[in-house]
Amino acid sequence: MARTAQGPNVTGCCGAPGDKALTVKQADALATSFAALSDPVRLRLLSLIATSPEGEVCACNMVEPLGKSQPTVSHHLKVLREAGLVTADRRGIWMWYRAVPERVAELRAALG
Amino acid sequence: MARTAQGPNVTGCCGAPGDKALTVKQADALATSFAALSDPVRLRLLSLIATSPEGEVCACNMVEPLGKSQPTVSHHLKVLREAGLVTADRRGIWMWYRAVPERVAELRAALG
DNA sequence: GGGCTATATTGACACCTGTCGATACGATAT
DNA sequence: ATATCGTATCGACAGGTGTCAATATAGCCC
Repeated sequence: MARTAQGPNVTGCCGAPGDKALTVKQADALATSFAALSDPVRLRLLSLIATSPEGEVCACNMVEPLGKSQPTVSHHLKVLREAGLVTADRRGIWMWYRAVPERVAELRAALG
Repeated sequence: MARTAQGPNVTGCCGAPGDKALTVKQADALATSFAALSDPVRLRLLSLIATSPEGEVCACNMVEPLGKSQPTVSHHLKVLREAGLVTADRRGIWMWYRAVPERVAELRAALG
């Protein structure tokens, strides 16, 4: 609209955006992924898992260091799972969580 | 708690998290930054600006391609500004926005 | 089976967030 | 000064989100 000449002041504004920008679909998907990283508890959970020596952490070992209730931690782990950032598998009574580096790499790539 | 022997089943859970995880402060700061990227409108704004041929885009050229009202776009641009992801400078009547690649690189580094 | 433990789900609440219309602010031009 | 245009702020509303206590589910052991 401001790109075509109309009205008296055609003097200034013209910096047209390129056409390489994200599509609505791409933006929606990316936003959902970044939303999973937009909470400090989830970031600490993910870093706890990703930096663990064994590469996996039992859920029972994440409640106490986070200082949040068990339902809250479970909720955040579910969000991370649904975002594809971690995977979980049951082993007996316990749930073991692993990071998914490829998924993290995707988000990193979106920023580069 | 589950790491020390107590009760009958000491068989299993022991995957202790390492100590390299994010601190609460680091997680808070990162979460705020990622929150700025957790909205599709903001992602499209940022990509619109970052991929623009001139490296800057006038605010008046961002309202229409986003399909949102002018106050809404202004609000999102403010969030991006406060997150340090874009800078704005007035030039006459118009506001020109530029991306801040260093800030984006910081977030990318946090994922790597 | 019954009891126990770890995890997930539910329900409820306060708080935050995206959106828009209306309005105020800033700058230019007449 | 006044009109006009671009942008920012305000007020209000709907919907989303983090949190916890209570409860349910799933798996082990006796």
